[in-house]
Amino acid sequence: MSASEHRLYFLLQRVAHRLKKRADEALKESAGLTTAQAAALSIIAKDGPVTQRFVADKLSQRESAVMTMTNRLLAAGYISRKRSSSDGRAWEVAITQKGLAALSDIKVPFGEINAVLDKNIDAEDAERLAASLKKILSALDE
Amino acid sequence: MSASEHRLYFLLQRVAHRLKKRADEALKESAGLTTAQAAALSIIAKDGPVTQRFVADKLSQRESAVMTMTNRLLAAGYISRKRSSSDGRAWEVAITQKGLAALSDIKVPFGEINAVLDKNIDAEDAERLAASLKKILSALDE
DNA sequence: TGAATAAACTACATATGTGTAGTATTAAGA
DNA sequence: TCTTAATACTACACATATGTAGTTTATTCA
Repeated sequence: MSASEHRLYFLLQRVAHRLKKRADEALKESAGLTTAQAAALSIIAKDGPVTQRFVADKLSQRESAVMTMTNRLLAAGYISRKRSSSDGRAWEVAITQKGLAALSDIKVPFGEINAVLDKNIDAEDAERLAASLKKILSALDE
Repeated sequence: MSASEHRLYFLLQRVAHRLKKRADEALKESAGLTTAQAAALSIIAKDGPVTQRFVADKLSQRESAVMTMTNRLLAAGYISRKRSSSDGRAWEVAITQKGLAALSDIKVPFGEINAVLDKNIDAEDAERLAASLKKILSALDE
């Protein structure tokens, strides 16, 4: 019923919040990245030189949010930025060696998060959980 | 394995982010509350006059975050605040009539979120999802 | 082609959170 | 009882997001 879904929504938000907090805590010690920066940087690393618009779409965020983030990543030396040759409006952001190193550094601390998840949900439940989440995600795309 | 849980973490964050965005959008039109304000207000409504510390614990947030929030809720007239008679350091925050009305107003727009969840995961999967999330949550409490 | 529209980014106000440092009050122990 | 430690809150600096408005460049179509 309604109340149950209500609770499911808040439950999901709470878990997301707690996990993010734990992950940020783990990252702060080992790497020079926050989880938000890691998310953006991962996309830039994976999909090569991309526009800020592309990153915004992948993260379901506004361009203004991505601009703030890329400015920070740029200042930290994790990415480079140059004007797109094909589109004078757009930037092309790409990961740097330092960015790659930072991304590599998050693997170990993220292991702590993995351990928490691994220990508490078995592979089959993890699959089901992921499937449910993906369904919700695609429903939100419409 | 590691990569899978890595993805599960980011998947969960994405779903939480998207759902929050949708919920805030729905709330903005009908009620005068954001989802964050609704979460805090719900706790204050449910557990009667409570300290800010209590709210912070329930939300797994810092006192400073709760202070900012209660200041806003207070300014909007959704809560009242007075010094605790038993503890001179603490405030006691309580919901007002206006706050109760606002909480009541979120029920309808939240129905939209419920509909999205209902349509995409059946009752059994919802139970399993909730169970997995609760397991993760209690694991994070240690 | 030229005007209207769309797209990519920038700038700014605001909400919401962390984290650290400081203040006032309470509680605890020698 | 008196010092010390803990607790509840406040104040700030900063990260991260939304949302709106404005600028520049591309695209579309009459």
